[in-house]
Amino acid sequence: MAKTQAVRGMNDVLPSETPIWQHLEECFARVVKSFGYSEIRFPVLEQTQLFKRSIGEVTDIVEKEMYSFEDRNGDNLSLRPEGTAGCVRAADQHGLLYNQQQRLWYQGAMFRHERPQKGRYRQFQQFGVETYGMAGPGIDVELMQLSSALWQELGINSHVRLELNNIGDAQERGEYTQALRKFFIDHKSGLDSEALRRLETNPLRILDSKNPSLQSILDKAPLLADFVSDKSKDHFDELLSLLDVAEIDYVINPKLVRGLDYYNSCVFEWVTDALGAQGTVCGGGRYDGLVEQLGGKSTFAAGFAMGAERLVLLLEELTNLRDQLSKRADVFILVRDEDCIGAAQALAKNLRFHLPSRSVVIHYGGGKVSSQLKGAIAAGAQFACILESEQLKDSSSLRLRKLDDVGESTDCFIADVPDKLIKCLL
RNA sequence: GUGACUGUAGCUCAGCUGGUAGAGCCCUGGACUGUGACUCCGGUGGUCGCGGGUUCGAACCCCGUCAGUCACCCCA
Repeated sequence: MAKTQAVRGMNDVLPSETPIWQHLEECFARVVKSFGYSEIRFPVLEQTQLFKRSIGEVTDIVEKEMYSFEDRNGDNLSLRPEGTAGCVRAADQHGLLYNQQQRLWYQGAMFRHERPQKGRYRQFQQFGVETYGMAGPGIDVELMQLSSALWQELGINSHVRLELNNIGDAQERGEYTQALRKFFIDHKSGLDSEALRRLETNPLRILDSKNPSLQSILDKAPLLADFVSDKSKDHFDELLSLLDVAEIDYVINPKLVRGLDYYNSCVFEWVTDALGAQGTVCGGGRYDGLVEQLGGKSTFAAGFAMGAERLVLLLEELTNLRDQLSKRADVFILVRDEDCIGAAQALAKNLRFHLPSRSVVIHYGGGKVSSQLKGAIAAGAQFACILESEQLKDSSSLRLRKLDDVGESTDCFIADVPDKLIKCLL
């Protein structure tokens, strides 16, 4: 019988990769704490209706990417395809949004049934940040500063760039979409099949076309900027000047349109060229209408989410963190004779007590001392304690070997080992 | 969801026009001294992704299926 394998698009994170994940999680937690954000946790499963109402009925995500099913009660549930909807639901349900400001963060698995590719999986981890109750562009910029601080912390700031756009509110975008549709219908003869398809589904996307023969038409198309209200424009202009003060570089990308309906005003993405087609590492923006749309009180809101897998890929590609973090042991205890195991365990206990931040590993399973030494070096240990039955009985001592290029070794009373190692390792 | 390419030992890969499998690394034993990185010799390990078909005979050809990669699409 064939071995069972992981479900398509779900991937395992192996021990060689988990240190990078832990590093990423620690950095994120540190940055978010330094900005005064609080963690919120909410379920992986929600009513399907929640996602339909927030993300939008006709978006790709709800139309063809959700893991939806009926549970035993006949309720239609879905695995969350993103975090914002669940966060709003949880925060509003518990009164966190009533006449107050909130700065929240979360971390967790999201699910989308897409064709898997590197940097795009059906289960993927997101780190997200959501803020509520703040109207001005200051909070938008804070989100960008926060993400920027994380890139700094991770050492990838020179490999990502900030792109942003002002997409107006839902009504303005609706008017623009209508005008755009009308424009393209008038120029239907010049469109290719892909553009004709998008004319029905999402006319905004025609602007993205890479077909050079469409360029002359596209150049004449109406501009979103002309449909955006003055209020929205002022917000955006103010935001740009704050970004300048904050010394964060950005590119305005007029084609940047996010795939979720709830966004309005300023949206942004951090993108990289190092990951091929999956270049978006972080995306977000304002969604002032969503809380009310989901039955709450009208509340200003802005947030972003970043894809952990993509960040891990970036870190693996651009840094040598993997090697730096690969150490599994500081002290390795080798046993030449099986009857030394009790003494080895007693020594390990003592060392762990005296060196609580260090890792102490005992070799089990016998084998030559030379191959045990190899294992100790492979684990990154700096010291090996070699226990030998005879020496142990005769003098309560062991051989302490330094695992550097020189490899000098000395005899040492067991009772003195902690002191010696404390001197070297603390 | 569409298209292209790939799938052989734990890992990286050979395997010519079909004749039932190989290398390097890793692991392990020995030369070697009871204690590491070099050298040499030996050993473990594969129903060639899975299922059909063609053939006297399939890792190789055909069909299906699963998975991965890349692009489209979409997004984190």
